[in-house]
Amino acid sequence: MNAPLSPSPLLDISDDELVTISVRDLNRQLKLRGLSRDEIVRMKQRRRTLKNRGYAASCRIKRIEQKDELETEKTQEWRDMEGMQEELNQMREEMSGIRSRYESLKQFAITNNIPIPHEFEHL
Amino acid sequence: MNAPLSPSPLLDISDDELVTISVRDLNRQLKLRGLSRDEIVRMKQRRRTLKNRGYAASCRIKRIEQKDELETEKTQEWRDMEGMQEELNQMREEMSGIRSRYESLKQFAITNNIPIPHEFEHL
DNA sequence: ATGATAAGTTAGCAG
DNA sequence: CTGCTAACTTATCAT
Repeated sequence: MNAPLSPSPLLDISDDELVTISVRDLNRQLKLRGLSRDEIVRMKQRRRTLKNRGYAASCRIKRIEQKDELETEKTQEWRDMEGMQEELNQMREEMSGIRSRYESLKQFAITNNIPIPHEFEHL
Repeated sequence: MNAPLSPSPLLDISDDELVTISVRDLNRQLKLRGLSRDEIVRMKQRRRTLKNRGYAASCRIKRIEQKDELETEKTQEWRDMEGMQEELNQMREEMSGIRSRYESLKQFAITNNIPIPHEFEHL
């Protein structure tokens, strides 16, 4: 007549084991050792709680990742904008350079009394 | 000899009142009616829990607002980038227009055998 | 049953 | 003590 090794068999299963074991195996074990209806319910509930703990953790992690993602995108967009701004400034300079050359060329014509077609006169 | 209106006086205070009342007033009330040490501790704890419930709510709201803020900023930056992109495209067109006019003007000179200073020759 | 998420509770840090 | 926040628990909803 073996006395049970623990007062309430299976109550000493670790959280990690309990949350990992399959439902099928858990039921097998519960039936195998004679647990009362009440003990079974409590064990199932413990398992559910442990599962929920994991879900909550995933949920938190997900939230943090999404926030990081947003911040990263924001930073990237900020960089992109800086690049564009620079490009715009460069182009503005280039533009004013070309304009002044064009004007100089026209001025050269005027100074030297060289008639040019009208379509070249404005800008 | 008035029997107390409730078995444990002050245990019927509403959550809203308890969380609103000042510590000073709460202590006054606790002392005024003769609550046991244990009842006082439990009442204080209930107050703390109610406060915490509020803090938790604020915390969640804050988190959501910050996320919304990030998303709004991202959207705004996206709009700004679109504007800049458009500006860049416009400028590119304008640039190519001016370049071609400049080239035409030079071509006109060449066609008509008008000598122009060298500095106008390359773009 | 499983997974996700909002709301509430608890633990612990900071002021 | 007050306020905040991470982790945990509980209640619900969807699959």
